[in-house]
Amino acid sequence: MTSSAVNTPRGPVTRKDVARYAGVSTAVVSYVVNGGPKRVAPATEAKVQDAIRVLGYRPNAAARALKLGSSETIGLVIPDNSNPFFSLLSHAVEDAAAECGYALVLTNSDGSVAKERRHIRNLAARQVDGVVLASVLFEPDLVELDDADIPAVLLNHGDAAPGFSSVGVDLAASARLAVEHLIGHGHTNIGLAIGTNTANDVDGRERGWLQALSDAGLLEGPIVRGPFSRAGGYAAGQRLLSSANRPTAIFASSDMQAIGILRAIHEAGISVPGDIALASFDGSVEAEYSWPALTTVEQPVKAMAEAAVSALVGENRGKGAGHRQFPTRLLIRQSCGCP
Amino acid sequence: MTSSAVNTPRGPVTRKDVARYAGVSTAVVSYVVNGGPKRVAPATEAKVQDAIRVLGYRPNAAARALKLGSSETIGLVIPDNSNPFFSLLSHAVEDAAAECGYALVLTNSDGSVAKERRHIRNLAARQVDGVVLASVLFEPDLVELDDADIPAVLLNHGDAAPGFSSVGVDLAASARLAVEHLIGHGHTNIGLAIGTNTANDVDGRERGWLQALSDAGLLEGPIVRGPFSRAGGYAAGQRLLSSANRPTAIFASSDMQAIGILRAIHEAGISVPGDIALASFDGSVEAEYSWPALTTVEQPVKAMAEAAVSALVGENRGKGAGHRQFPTRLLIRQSCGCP
DNA sequence: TTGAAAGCGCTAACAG
DNA sequence: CTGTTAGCGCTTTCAA
Repeated sequence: MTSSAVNTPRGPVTRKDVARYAGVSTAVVSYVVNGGPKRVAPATEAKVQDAIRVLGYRPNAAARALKLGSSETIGLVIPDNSNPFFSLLSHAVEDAAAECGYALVLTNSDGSVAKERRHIRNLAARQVDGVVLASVLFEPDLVELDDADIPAVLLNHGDAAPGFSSVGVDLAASARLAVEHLIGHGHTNIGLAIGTNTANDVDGRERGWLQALSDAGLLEGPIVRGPFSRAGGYAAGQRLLSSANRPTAIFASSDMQAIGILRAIHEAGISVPGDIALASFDGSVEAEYSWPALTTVEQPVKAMAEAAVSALVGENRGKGAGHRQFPTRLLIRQSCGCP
Repeated sequence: MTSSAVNTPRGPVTRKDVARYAGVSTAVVSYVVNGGPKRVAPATEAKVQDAIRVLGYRPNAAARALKLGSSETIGLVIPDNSNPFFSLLSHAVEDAAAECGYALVLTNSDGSVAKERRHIRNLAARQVDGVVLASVLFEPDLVELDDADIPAVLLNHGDAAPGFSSVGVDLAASARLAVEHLIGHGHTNIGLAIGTNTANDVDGRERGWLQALSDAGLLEGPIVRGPFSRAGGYAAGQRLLSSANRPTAIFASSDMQAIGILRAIHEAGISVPGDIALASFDGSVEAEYSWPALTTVEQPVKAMAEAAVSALVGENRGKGAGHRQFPTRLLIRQSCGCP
């Protein structure tokens, strides 16, 4: 019967148990576990490591959090994790957080301002060390976080907002990328399917579409507004198809909408890109597997997620309430008319 | 200048501050905040509520967790949150957890056993009150959780496993539903695109496919194995199309694979369901917007998520290590040949 | 109905 | 190099 036959105290093994087993003080156990702040003699360290292994000790995170005032956790608030774009974002944020030893608390606001507020409040109470927020608002209310001294960063944000730290892409420039490509295919009547949001100013993608059109001396095409979803796109597609001057090309403000538009177009027996060309926004995998595959503006999700997390937990935690803008690129596939 | 002009002590407001402000003891504050365990005189309660509001007090979750031994948090480990099926699941689990006042810590194993283990270990250290696990294994290693006394439930699980608490659907019966429908359309050569998993026994969906075939006196169609992804389905589709006896119908073990198959079929200029019919599994929204829309077996994601969470946090927390099986239904759309 | 006080497990300053 | 110890903010028993 070896020493490992010690009757493992069912239930929590504490630092004290380890100390007793190793014949040292609890402080030493801390030093070993955390690699500091004091050095420990190799022999002692070995004994402690042994005790930890034998006893199956795992530090109590709650106690640690209480003591340090940090839970090594960050919160994420997104509109809807079942939307492919956001689920990709969540995954990326989780990866980035895990990379730094942080866990991710995920919450969905389902597009509701009230729910978003409730989640933020809840995260603040849970002493998360930071929150990544893909808000439904352009300037969300962050007081709860502010006076708990929890930094926040707005993810998927269109533009700099005073007093906020944010990361996103240049929506207007990105939209122009797509629309200009469509123009390059010879289209002169380019419609827009734009997502509705709670922000009060006009979406950058709408501005970009308009700019590309006017820069090319083109008339403003038909425009339809609706939810950022497949169903929203479907409805938008139907309306665009039956509009008086039916466009020969459409720019959709999200891949989801484009997917819906595609359905509407297929149902109408119209061909893409033959009769109507299509380009969209996000660069989600789903856009690669639609038929035809969607030409879309890719957002650098991974890079943005990493930037967001590092704004929260790096040495520059909470610093620089600026806006970090990431470059996008046009993923050219078939829906635009390219071979 | 009203009483709210008190200089809000920047930084954490503690229970003590509230007590002092309200002129009561800290215990009373607790009673008020938690609605017990003692009753408080209405007048006192009002004073305390007031102090809480004025001071902007929010209980420190870490301290509470330390004291109570519960973090009011549950952990979720899934293979990949960017897979639509799992992202829907995550959302549902988050909803169910939030419903009970629990927060959700999300982690992705990315199909790696090592990563799954690491996440489980980490969640255990964080004193989560339970973990929902969509494992890559049929019988994952849960010792870390066991000896931290943390209940776990296997989600999206195919079958009862001794000693585990699990919830899922009857994969074989569900697959039969789809395959029989295909047979009803007159198909006699029905292929299978099945996802590979780390479990060592054969996937229920494969058994169901086989059963349906043999029950109908049909020969076993071609079978292709690959990842549960769009890309995996695409490759599977290509192989199925070029197989010696090309099937006239295919059953795919997930919507993602079916989407990939659809691409392969389209690229080959073959028509669905005209030349090849298709049915799949999961019932994700994406399957509703493919072209043609996919006939698919719907999994009751919401119900399963709720069952999983309530097995963890209800009064029957950790009890009954049984398997709860949920009914599926066939969502009939166009890919199978129905009008 | 209210208050005092003992810890929950951990970290780190301080003392040896 | 190692040990002692004072709390972190909270809950809850026990006493008033």
